Amino acid sequence: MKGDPVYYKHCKDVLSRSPLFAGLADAILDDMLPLFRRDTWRRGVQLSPAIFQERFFLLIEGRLEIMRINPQTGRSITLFLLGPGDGVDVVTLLNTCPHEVVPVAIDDVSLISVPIQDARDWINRHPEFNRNFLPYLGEQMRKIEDLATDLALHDTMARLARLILRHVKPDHPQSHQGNYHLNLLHDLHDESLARMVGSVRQVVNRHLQHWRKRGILHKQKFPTEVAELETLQAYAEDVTPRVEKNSKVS
Amino acid sequence: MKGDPVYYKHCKDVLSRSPLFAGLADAILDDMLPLFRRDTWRRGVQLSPAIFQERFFLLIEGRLEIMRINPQTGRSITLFLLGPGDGVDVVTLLNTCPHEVVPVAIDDVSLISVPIQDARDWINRHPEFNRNFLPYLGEQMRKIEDLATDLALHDTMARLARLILRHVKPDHPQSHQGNYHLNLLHDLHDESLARMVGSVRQVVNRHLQHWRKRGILHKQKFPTEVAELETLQAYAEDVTPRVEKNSKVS
DNA sequence: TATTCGCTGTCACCTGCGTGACAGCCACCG
DNA sequence: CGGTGGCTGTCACGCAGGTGACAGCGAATA
Repeated sequence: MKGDPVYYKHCKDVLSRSPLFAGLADAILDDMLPLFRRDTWRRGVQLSPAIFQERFFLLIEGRLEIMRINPQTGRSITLFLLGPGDGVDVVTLLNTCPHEVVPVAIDDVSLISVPIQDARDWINRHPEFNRNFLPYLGEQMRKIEDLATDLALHDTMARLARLILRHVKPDHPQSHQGNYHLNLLHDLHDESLARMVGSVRQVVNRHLQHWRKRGILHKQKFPTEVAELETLQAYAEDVTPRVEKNSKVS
Repeated sequence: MKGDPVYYKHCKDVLSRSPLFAGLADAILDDMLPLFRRDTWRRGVQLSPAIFQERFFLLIEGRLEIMRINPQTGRSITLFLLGPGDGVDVVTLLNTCPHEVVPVAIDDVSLISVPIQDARDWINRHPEFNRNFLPYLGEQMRKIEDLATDLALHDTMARLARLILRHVKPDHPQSHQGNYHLNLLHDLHDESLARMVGSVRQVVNRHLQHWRKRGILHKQKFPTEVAELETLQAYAEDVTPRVEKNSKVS
């Protein structure tokens, strides 16, 4: 960490634009970063929940899935999809009970970490940090509430539509060719998407196919893009769009 | 509030034993309570989500369900079951976006409330409060994580078993007659239980009946009690207990 | 005492979706 | 180059569980 000024600079860049640290005095990051060490996980690795009892991580590059598994059935669900600037498993900062949650690296990821107690102490020493921390916690909280709600109240198709809609880039709505681009989702394989909506690969694939057939989604080269935002919104509300029958005939 | 010293005393009693305020200096409550006014909601009332944009509530007596509804289908899910001493919809304290969540009074409830901005200001003025607030947030967060996980990974029977197990009184395991008592759940009707596990009345009733037939649950007079804790634990893990066939024959 | 109301206990029906299985495709590697 | 491994695209099957419906019951109301 200290030995690599380029990476240090990079971390500061990422973090100062992240919701956890944006707008905080530069000095705060300089006070904090030296406590951390650098970590790297290869794409696909799946670590033990125990790790979060020992260290707290900040994600710098790549994406991370925070997952739960039912050992009896082997099924799993993704609670959070994290990107650069996110804190990993912030819940463990709040109280000390163990947390049965496994991190899975979607890409090669790079992170920085501290012993968890050091992180807690640092937060206590820096009450200004709460100005960012509390809203961030609220954000996370709403995300799982939404997940739980979706699982209970919507069928798989609506859940998938809602997942996609939540990830449409809010800022640059029109990317190239008038299509909507998907932030963290665009290149995930069906299996990962399935874990995020609490279903299975085959079902997710069926729905994607359904939408691609009628031009609601495009799959050009790698990324999937959204062509008809409003139609997808209808699916998200459990209403099969009225166009349905027509295009089915054609 | 100020006009009723008995109720004031009662509030202090309840709150000083609640996770949000336990262990804090007495002066803190005396500094805070005068800001609040008293509210009462009759059993069964269902208020609008908008209310949480205006005031923050602390629950003093009775139980409250925090619910979400799918307007298309009419189905609903309970995100939180709150009791005396709980904060109502703490998420709205953390950031300012609206929160689509409706409170339903299970009993006649009494609460106290302040304008939401006053609550936020108060928290900023009292950093000591974070010693209780942050762990409480963590607790709430884990609860919805568990809900989401259960919905995605377990069938209705296991979900119901897990719901019950989470509410078995942890302290006095053996209440009268060697049965385990259920804290907030004991007298809820099937409909409410169904909302808590994301299913419907009929299904919940079928499972309860199933367990009562083989003596795993007792329904004496009003409350339901748990007779065989371990058997229920097996159901919670998606394993049908081996005793099953035997008792089915008898 | 009759009437209504809210809740329980059950059933028969139907469907969403999870399961297993397999063929096709592309990329990477020896 | 051929083989292997990871991912997609599809299908047929089976069942958990959601839906609607109705009878019974105890408590409250009139």
